[in-house]
Amino acid sequence: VAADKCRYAERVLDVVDRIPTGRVLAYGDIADYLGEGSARVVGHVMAISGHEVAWHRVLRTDGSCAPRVRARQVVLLRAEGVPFRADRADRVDMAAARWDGNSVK
DNA sequence: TTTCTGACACTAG
DNA sequence: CCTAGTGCCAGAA
Repeated sequence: VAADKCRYAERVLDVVDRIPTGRVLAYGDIADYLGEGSARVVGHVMAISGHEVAWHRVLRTDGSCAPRVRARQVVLLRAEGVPFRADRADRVDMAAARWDGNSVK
């Protein structure tokens, strides 16, 4: 059972690691992509083991970042070349930045 | 075991 | 655009 959790976390990290530069994914997207767990679990995985992956490429479905790390998130994303919305500089243009890994597979 | 809290999401006002 | 309430899974007190 513990192995399952470990595997799940590893899978999440793997997906995040596969996100190409300049591209992003949502917590819910990852959960849906894996077909297991929920957005909250994904967020927890990032919190505990996301320090080794491009956690800054993961954000909320609406393109906003978590208040806890918003500052770093914005900076890193801009550094990666992620398209931000003209309206709100604190949000990412999900329509263009969302990784197609879900569709391409 | 119960209760709270959290890098979330969705619906309603 | 914003806040409030509810559901979700998991970990800590």
